[in-house]
Amino acid sequence: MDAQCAWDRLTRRISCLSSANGADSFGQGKNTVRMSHLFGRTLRAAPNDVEIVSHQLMLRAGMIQPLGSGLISLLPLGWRVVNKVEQIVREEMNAIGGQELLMPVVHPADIWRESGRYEQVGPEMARFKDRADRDMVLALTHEEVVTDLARQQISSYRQLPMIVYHLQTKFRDEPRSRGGLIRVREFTMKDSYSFDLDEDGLDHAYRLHWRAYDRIFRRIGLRFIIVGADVGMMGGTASHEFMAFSENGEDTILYCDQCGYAANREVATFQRDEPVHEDALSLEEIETPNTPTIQALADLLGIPTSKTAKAVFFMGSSGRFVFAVIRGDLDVNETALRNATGERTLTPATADEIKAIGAEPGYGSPVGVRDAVIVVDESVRDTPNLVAGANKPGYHFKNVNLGRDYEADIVADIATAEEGFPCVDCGHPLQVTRAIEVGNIFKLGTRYSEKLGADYLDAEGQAHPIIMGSYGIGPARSSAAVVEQRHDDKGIIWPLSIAPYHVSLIEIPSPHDDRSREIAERLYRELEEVGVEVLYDDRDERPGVKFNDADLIGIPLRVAISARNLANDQVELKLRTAKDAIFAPVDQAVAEIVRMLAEIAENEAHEFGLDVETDEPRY
RNA sequence: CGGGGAGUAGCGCAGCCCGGUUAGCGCGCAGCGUUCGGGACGCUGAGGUCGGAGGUUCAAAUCCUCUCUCCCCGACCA
Repeated sequence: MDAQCAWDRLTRRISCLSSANGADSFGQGKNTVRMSHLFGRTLRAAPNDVEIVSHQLMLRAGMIQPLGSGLISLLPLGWRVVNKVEQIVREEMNAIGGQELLMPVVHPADIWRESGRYEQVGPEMARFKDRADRDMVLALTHEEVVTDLARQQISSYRQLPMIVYHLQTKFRDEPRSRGGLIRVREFTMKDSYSFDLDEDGLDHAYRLHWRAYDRIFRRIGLRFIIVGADVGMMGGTASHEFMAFSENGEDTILYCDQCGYAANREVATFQRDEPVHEDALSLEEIETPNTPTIQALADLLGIPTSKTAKAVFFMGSSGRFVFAVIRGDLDVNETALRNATGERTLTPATADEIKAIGAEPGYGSPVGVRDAVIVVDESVRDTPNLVAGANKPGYHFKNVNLGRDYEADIVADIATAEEGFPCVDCGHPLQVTRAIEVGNIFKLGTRYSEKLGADYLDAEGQAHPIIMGSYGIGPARSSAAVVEQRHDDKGIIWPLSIAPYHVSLIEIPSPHDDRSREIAERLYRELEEVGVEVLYDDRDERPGVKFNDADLIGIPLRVAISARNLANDQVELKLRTAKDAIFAPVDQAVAEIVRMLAEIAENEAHEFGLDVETDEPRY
């Protein structure tokens, strides 16, 4: 073993013995594989009931295999993709000073009791007892454990700031998993945590993550948008989500292409109408048969829906009845309502519950109800003389006015933003799109450090809770999002950066002529030597089968060796994205392949915007 | 949890309504032969507790009851 080889082994680059260790008899090279021995077969058709494109294609390409609902095995091809995403994540996390570690998946319940989430979190957390009858849980996330680590490891302001991260399994018993890798119950997440002295430090760590995430998602070829988001069960003061555009996404995003405003629909706001100035008219009960809906009411009276008030009823998790009132042309945003009331969850009230507070389904208004938290949207505050229910079937009140006819417990912005509504920042009409959440960043503050007692001592010897942030990425989900965005009718179109292999080497067999096989074998070894990742289709299949599989799997560069081209001493090279192939002399094939790969990488860097500065975080 | 759909060979499906030979078809798989640049062809063959349990019946993939699982929509969800 020469010095270079020894150094390579030390730096874990390669095993210097690989060609002699018999791996090839299993079809596996250093960074290559023979399709004849590839674990995972391609399917001509996906199961009928699989509907999401990424799910179909990854199934057909032999990248994944389902085990149960929301439980999916990654086969070698799929795992290589996800692993590459994870490596990119590692690189970018290390680049912002993140230190990788690993925390357990199984946690003692006590640590979750300390944060208060053992009781707070519902059935999505898997709970069990160990043999000593101790309560245990499977990790939904790792704030508790990392905070426990911090209280042991961090004691002085001199140690801060710090960022740690890991790639670890999470289990969330989702009420409903769906869509292949997009929504599963068990998955690996990269989660990182920042520890800082103060808000400024947290802000810095937050911005670092913002930029790192921006780079990560660009590098894997995603088209995405960064949006303001709800802090949800995490608690904390700010949150953004990285959303990959996809019709199959589960989130709805509103954005402004004029000024760049973007937000998850849950928290999106818009420019509210100017208050209407009008003298309050006297309250009047009118008969309005068969008008349980706002539309029916407006039609009957010949008025716009914006002159009506809509009542929406919920039961809060605290047991309070939440009575939301909004102008008839708008809809209540449940997340906003939840945040306004401080309720953890809201569920639609039943007819009995509605009647119990003195209201009437279909004809409800806050006038005369009792034992309810009245939440009034700004639109209702700012619009006098609305038509609202009379709390008896078939009757409404005209000229209902806040403050005169009823009082509000809370006045807030609880309206849902819709496509076309004026942007809150610039007034331009908002656009709407569906998206997949591939990453999120949270400013946690002291939510966990206070509960668990993770303090540091400042220069004066005073103890302060550590200021924390929490940041997640789902590598497998991100891979599926890439497939959603990059495919055609033939299959997946991976970017080179995360393709399972760089090159699909196809040998086209000829009867009575072993030359194509010989050349292909030689090229295979030479490419392996220079470090090109090759998926070598050495199967005894017809050309069409091989071409179709290569397209389906989505390898960026296809190299075909056939008697036909060898007659001219040529091999055929074709980009997955190109319509036509080009040809190169056999003896220059390796050099040409390497050159083309470099060119693909360069084009991708340009296409993905890696050669331009990342936008400044704006929030 | 609510609504809908589906479990029959590795994959895709038919058969079930109207019970009755040895449960079929295509793809895939194994062997042989012919083919050989965009999912070839012939012959031979292997492969199935018809998701599970119970019931009705002389007889159940098929009818009844219960149950499990998966998929889709909704509720839910960092």
